Amino acid sequence: MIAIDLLEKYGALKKSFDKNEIIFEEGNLPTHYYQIISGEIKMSNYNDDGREFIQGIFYKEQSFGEPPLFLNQTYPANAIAVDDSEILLLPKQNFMKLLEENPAISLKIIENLAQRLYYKSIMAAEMSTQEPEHRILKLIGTGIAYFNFKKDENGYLINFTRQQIGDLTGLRVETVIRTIKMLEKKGVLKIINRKVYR
Amino acid sequence: MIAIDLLEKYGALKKSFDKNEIIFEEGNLPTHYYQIISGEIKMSNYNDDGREFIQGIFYKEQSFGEPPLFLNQTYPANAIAVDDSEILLLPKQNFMKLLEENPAISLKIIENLAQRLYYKSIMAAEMSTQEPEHRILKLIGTGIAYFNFKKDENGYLINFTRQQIGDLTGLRVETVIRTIKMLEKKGVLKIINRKVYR
DNA sequence: CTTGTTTTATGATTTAAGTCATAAAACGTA
DNA sequence: TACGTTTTATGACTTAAATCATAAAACAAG
Repeated sequence: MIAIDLLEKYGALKKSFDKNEIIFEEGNLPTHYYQIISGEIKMSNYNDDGREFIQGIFYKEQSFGEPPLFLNQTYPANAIAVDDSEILLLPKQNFMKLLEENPAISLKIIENLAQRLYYKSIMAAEMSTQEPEHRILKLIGTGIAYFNFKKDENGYLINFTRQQIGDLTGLRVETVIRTIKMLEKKGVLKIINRKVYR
Repeated sequence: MIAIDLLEKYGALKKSFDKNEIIFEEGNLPTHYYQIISGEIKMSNYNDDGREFIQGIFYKEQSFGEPPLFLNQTYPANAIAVDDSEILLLPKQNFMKLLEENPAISLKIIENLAQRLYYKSIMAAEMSTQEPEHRILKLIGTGIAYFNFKKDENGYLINFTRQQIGDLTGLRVETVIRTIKMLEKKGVLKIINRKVYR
C-alpha cells in the first residue's frame, strides 16, 4: 500500500512473526501501523465458547488494523499470522507525521478503508440472509477480487480450507462441506482432489 | 461532517426527500457526496424474498454512501429516507476537488470510514455468533455511541422499532420481541410502555 | 371520531443448520 | 517411514430460530 522506502524513511522496522504468532490482541490499544512484506495475516474474534469469526485475511503489500489507530479505540479483533510472515511496523506518531507530510497517501488510505467497508457491507447483507449457498458463493465471488485467488486451467482456486470458509461466513464446517458438495452437484463450482475451483 | 459553507463553496445544493423516498439504489454508480442536514436516512439491502437488511442509519451532519464514490464501484445498498429529510448533494468531481484542496478534510473522511468499519467489524463478529441476546445487546451497546440515542431518567431510549432491530441484526421481528422480553426479565434493559430503555 | 396502518404480542409448528460421533484421506515432520 | 495433526467427509439426532396464524394496542390521517 505505502511505498516501503517511504515507510522506512519515517522509521518503520521489519519484524518477523512465526506461524500462529499473535501480532496484536482484541482489547489492546494500537501502537503501530502494520504493513505486510510477506506471509499471511488473519484478523479474527473468538466468542465465549471458542468459536472463531474471521474478519479478514491479508496478504503481502496490504496493511491491517488501521481503524482503531485513527479512533484511539481498542482493537475489535486479534491479528494472527497464518503463515510465517514479515511485517513492517511504523509507530503511530511517525505514521501520523507521514500522513501529514504526504497528503497523497491519505487518499490511498481512504481508498483502502472504502474497499474494506465495501467488502464488509456485502458480506453483512449476505450473512443476514442465512442461506449457506448464498453466503459461500458471495464470499468466493467477492473473494476473487479481494483475496489472492489464482486462476489456472480449472478456474479460480479458492485457497481456503472449509473451516476458514466457515469462519468467514459464520457457518459450521460440516455445513460448509455439505453446501460445497451441493454447489458442485449443481455445477456452479468444481472440486478437484478436495480443492475448490470457481 | 464537512462544514456546510465549505460544501456550498464547491457547489453543493440542498435537496429535500420525502419519507420513504429513494435517494440512490443498489447497483447504480455514485454521482454525488451526500451529507444530511436534517432527517434520517437508512441504507439497506433487500434479498430475493424481500427480506431487508439495514446496513446503517444516518442522522443530521452525517454523510453516507462514500465508499463506492472512492472506488468507482456501484452502490452495494439502497439509500432511503426514513423521515422527511434535507440533504446536501455535492457532485463527485467537485467533491474530489474539495478534498485535494483541503487536505485536512481527508483525515476527517478517514476517521469517519474508520468509525464505520469499526462498527461493522463488531456487528459482523456478533452476527456470526448467532445468539439473539448477544446480537441485540451489542447493537444497543454500540448504538449508544453511533446512533443518536437520547438519555433520560429511565436510561438511554433505544428509538428503533423491533422490526428495525431485526433488520439491523439479521433476526426476525418475533425473535426480537421475545428476546427483548427475556432481556427485560433478566433486568438488563427496561420496557416502559413498549419503548426500550438501556 | 373513524378507519387503516404500523407496531407489539403470543402460541403452535416446522425446518434447516448445528451438534455429536466417527472415520478416512492428506499432510507435515521427526 | 512412521506417527500425529489437520482437513475432508458422512450419518443420526437435536434444537433454536423461523414461520405461520392471529390479534390487540398504538398511531396516523382524513
